[in-house]
Amino acid sequence: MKRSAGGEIAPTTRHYRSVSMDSFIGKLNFGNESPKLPPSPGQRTGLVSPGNGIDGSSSAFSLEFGNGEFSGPELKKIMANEKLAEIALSDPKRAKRILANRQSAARSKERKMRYISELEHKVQTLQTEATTLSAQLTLLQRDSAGLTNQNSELKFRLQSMEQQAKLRDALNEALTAEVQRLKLATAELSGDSHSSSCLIPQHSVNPLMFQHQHQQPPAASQQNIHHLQQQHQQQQQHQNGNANSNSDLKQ
DNA sequence: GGTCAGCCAGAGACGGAAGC
DNA sequence: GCTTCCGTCTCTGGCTGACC
Repeated sequence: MKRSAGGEIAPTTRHYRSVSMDSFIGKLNFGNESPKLPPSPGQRTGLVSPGNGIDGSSSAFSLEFGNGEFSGPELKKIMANEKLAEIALSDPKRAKRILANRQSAARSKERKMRYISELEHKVQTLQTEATTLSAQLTLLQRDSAGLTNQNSELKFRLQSMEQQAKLRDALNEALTAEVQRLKLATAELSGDSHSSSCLIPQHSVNPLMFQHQHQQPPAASQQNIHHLQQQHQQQQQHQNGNANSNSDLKQ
């Protein structure tokens, strides 16, 4: 134990509840230079030295009680408690320490209460903030879901348009090839037999084969073109349908 | 049973005295 | 000047009796 020098003696009985100060010392006149001490079995002398209060809160005088010196407020407290008065007479230093400790305990407890109240206030603030943030999160999540839907729809439309463009290119290519072929055929029909036989010698060798070669591919290419045109129309119709449904959705 | 007030013990901070 | 020792003060947790 660190405070062995203090030499505190544990009291035989503890926890004396304070008597009402007003009822006990209310009749005492502290302006009087010779205040009367409370009736106590071990009471000895009380020496007053005015104008020497330590905290000087309520009265500006001090009193030598046994070996120690007490301020007015301290004296009030001592006189309010018979046991403390006894201690003050027998061991003034201990009485002084008890009083100081009592005050310190009160301060400590007050600080603790303030701290607790501060924490409670913080909890309330944080709870309010959490509620606000939760509401914001809900709104943002809703916005995010809407944008995701919109994004996938746009991607789908882009894909469809790309496919349509490919079909258009293929159709274009096929039509160009067909035009070319028709031009050649027209030239053959309107031109002289020499030039045509010279242009396509293998055809004259085998007319059946020629016929077969020149009639089958045009039919196939026309079918192909027809097919491409149908696909293209279907795509367009499909896209128009989507666009309409989108505009319907937006409306 | 909960709250309040008081006491005690332990720990840390601080200042003064003594020794080097 | 620095270190160590000692006494004092203050804070704080735990405990307890009184009171409502």
